Amino acid sequence: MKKLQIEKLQSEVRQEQLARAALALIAADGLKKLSVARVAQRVGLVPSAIYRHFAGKNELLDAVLEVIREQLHANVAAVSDQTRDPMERLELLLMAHVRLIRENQGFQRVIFSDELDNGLPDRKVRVYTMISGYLKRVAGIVAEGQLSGSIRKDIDPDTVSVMFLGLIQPAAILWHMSAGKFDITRHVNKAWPVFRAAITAQ
Amino acid sequence: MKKLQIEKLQSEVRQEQLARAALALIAADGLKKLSVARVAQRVGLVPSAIYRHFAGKNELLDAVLEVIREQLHANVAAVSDQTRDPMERLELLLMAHVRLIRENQGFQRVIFSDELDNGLPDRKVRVYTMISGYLKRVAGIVAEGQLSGSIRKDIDPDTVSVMFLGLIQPAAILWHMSAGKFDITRHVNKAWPVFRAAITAQ
DNA sequence: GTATATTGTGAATTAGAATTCACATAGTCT
DNA sequence: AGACTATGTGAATTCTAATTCACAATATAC
Repeated sequence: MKKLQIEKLQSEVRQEQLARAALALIAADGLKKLSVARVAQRVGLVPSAIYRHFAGKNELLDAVLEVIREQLHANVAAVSDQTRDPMERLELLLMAHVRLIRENQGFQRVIFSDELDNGLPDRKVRVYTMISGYLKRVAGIVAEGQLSGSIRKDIDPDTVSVMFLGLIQPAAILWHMSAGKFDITRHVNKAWPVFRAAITAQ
Repeated sequence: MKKLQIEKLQSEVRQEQLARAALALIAADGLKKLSVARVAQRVGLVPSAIYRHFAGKNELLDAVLEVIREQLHANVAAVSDQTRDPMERLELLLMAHVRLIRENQGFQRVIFSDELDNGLPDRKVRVYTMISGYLKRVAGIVAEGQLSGSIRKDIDPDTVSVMFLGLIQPAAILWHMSAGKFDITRHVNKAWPVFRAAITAQ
């Protein structure tokens, strides 16, 4: 008898598809409730099929991280295309970051969850590397601003980059915890001018 | 035959003891790996004994949250005892917060974990309320500073309080992820002067 | 078109962990 | 001391979820 089977896809395509499905599920219900079975179901596969494309749940999560990394990277690139002015780049990046978070709670949930912690230090290190990479780009923008004279030269760009993250991060968490009640956009709009003034060269 | 049994303790004492044991385990290995069995073992009890003191794991986690809330509360109170100057209070609180985090990674791990998420919105709301309460106290200090003229009056105290949290929060996460490699104290020491200048009335 | 490799299926296995329960022991009250 | 209640024990139960495996269907290479 001929069994009806879902279309076969090449592993690379499936991997991407599965990673995005996983991220969507995480956004909706959190990492804790993410099961291999649910990811499979979401793309119309049977649980065991996952193992044709990933060695296990860990590798699937690695792929999810990769998706996030790419997205952050793309944000920086897009912003750099829009303007050459460092301060404007920071502002645009901030807004882009907020948008990213609002559109995809999954990011926060993935990055700050212990669920990722395997026991192996690998995973945590990977996330750290990913965030560090993002911060390094931000620090790069800051350094440009210092060179061009628009940003105070007496502050460490790395410090500024972490503070920059601090404009969004706690707000994102409050937003998430309050189920949308805390207005993250409003906060960022009010906090940015204060931050900008603090780093602007006089 | 007479079985050797651990000393019996009143439920209230045990509850506190168990909550602290749980927090210690979370700090060490993360919320994901926290099992009722391990908590019991840590205080020399058998797993099922937990249920004499808590209705279930959820209630145990509630008790852990309570411990954290009390600690944050105590921090604000201690700082307010040390000085009456608002700006000094903020600085002391910042340092106290850093110390708290350094001494107890568990705090971060508990608060930002999806593990807490039951499905019931209860838990998330509770954590949100807890953090909001902390932020309200910070905002209160800021408002005092505005009254006494040391802090700019054109910034919303609530915004400042979230930014204040932003001085520590991302740093704490980086510190945690980097297994101590990222120097949170150094960051805060460099970021604080920038932040202080940003909110100081001129 | 046929052989071969790749991808999908369904059932079974395994493991970890929460929870329950009948029984045992220790405090406490009189 | 006797009785009652609170706390601790150990075994059994149940559930969830990851993972494995033999087999089936599909795609790809020749």
